[in-house]
Amino acid sequence: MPSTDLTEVLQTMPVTEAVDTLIGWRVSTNFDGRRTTVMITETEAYAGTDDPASHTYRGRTRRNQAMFAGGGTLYVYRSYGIHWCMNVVVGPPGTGHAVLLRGGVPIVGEEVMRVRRGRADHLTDGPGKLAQALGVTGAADGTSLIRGPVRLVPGDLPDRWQVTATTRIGITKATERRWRRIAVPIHRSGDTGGRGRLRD
DNA sequence: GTCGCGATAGTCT
DNA sequence: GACTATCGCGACA
Repeated sequence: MPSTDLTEVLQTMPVTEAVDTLIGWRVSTNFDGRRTTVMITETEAYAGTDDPASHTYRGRTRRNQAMFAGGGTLYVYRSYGIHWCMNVVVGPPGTGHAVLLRGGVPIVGEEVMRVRRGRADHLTDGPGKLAQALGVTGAADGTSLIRGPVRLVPGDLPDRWQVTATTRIGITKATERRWRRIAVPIHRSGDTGGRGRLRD
């Protein structure tokens, strides 16, 4: 898919559809010549001024301006004063909709991720961990997901993975909306419990 | 495996 | 001054 079309797709797709579509896509970063890629396995939708749980519910602020920049933009914010979290902005400029990337599976650069995380396990199974493993910080807030250091690449889940819809996590408002998606490998008999790890 | 809890600082009221 | 789109660790099963 040409990149101009990708921007078009992200700017016209409803956020409630993007939360499904982005599952299985890849996020690839290149910082200081170190490339890392994950497959997205967990997402949450935040629907702008219609959504009390969204950072953009009360309109534009200094923090959330990237979320109003239009589909194809990366929105990065600091969570709990400690962690960075990444969002794919969706919809036309000014609408303030985005999909939070909550988790993924390492595809490329797993060793780099271990170094950045300072540990060998739980590399990308949470929004703060995912951003840290990919080397994403507030410096990348507002950059293009088509041309910037953090890029989005369409893709599909492998066979034998399935997606479930649940309520969102860690929020206190509009908790009834089932706007979270999580993909897990389907258990095969004889499988001793690998974490759904993939090869290149 | 699950549960509880403290750390920590930017953002908004 | 209060709240937070989280994480890691230790306790327990």
